[in-house]
Amino acid sequence: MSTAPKLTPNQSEELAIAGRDSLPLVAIVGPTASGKSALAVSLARKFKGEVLACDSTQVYRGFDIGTSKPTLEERRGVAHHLLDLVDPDFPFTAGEYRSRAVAVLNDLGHRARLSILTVGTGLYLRALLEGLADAPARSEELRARLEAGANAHSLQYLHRVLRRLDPEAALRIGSRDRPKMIRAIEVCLLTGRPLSEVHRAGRTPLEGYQPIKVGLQPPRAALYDRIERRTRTMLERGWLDEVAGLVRNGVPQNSKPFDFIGYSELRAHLEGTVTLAAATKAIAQATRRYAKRQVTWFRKESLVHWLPGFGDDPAIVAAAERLVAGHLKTSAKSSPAST
RNA sequence: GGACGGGUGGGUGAGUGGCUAAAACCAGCAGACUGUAAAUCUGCCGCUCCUUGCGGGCUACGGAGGUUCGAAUCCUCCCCCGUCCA
Repeated sequence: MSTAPKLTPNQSEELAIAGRDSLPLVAIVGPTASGKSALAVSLARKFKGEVLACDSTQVYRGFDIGTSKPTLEERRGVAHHLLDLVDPDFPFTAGEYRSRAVAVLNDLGHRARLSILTVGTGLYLRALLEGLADAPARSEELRARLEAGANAHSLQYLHRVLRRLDPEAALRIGSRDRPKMIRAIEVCLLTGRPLSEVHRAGRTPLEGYQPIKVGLQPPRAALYDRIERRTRTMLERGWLDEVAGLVRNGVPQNSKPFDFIGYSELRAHLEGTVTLAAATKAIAQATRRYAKRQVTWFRKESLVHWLPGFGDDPAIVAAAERLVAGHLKTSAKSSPAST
């Protein structure tokens, strides 16, 4: 399964990153708890890299333990980017991520540092690498009106509207899929063109980077076991206090990160609706399902070098290092421009 | 010991004679997803056979027996659980 390329260690470390026409970019994909952060730090230390989070939840300030944001100790001196970008009430999006990530990528490129992404959110990676369609960002006012319409009538109302604006998209999007219907209608109204047409116009992929995708694929049972244990560890580290503190500090109850896995469950517990044991169980369960969705998504990702284990497993780290080293070497050769 | 109430598929729980392999929800499995994506949505979900069809067979509503053309649904006995009275 894992056929890592052979390469003598060490020779890879001093490979120059600056001065190429195409910069390498390591993307570590895998389900939660598969050890992406640990592997990223290992690779960063080995190859003079820095870590970029590619995770829709870790961009929120104050939501640390529950989103598995790497702690200072876990970062082991490696610089981390794209964490703590916004306050909890800010509606962060894939488009926003892309522009912020591109800026960081370019900065690291100039400083000849290897960019290493820890990818939990597949959509964000796709938005970054392949780009998004040339569609307008979300419009809160328009959405408010659409929501009102949906509430006044029914979800079927939204689907009828969509069918009129873009029959093709209406066929593709389920008549109960509220968020996707709203986005589709939003784009249609804002651009004056059907979403399907906007999509057909293509995307703007990231230029100047050559992604090296490394996938972590631990056995399902082992992953679920680790999720179970990690959930408990997070609680031991004071997750509940974190939630209580957020509530105390007046973070709006309806802000998005409160819907993330665990935060709603722990809030319910703080309100006395459920026992901590029940909440813990529910959290592990939700996390398992999330992991499954990630696996499903990443399976379709192209050109991933899959490694059959956890990112903190020395054997996996070694395999990943060989892989990255191999890519750095070959791309250095094929790249004529090096000072 | 007595009086009620109850035992339904992995869980909760509808269902009181045929339209019921048995609602709904949860869990589980699989999948989709181009700007809220840790979100959202979809399919499957007793076993089995094939010419994969609103197909066939088998098993199933605590247990055993009975009534009936037909029972998760009615009757009898037994077992178990809960509440109350002793």
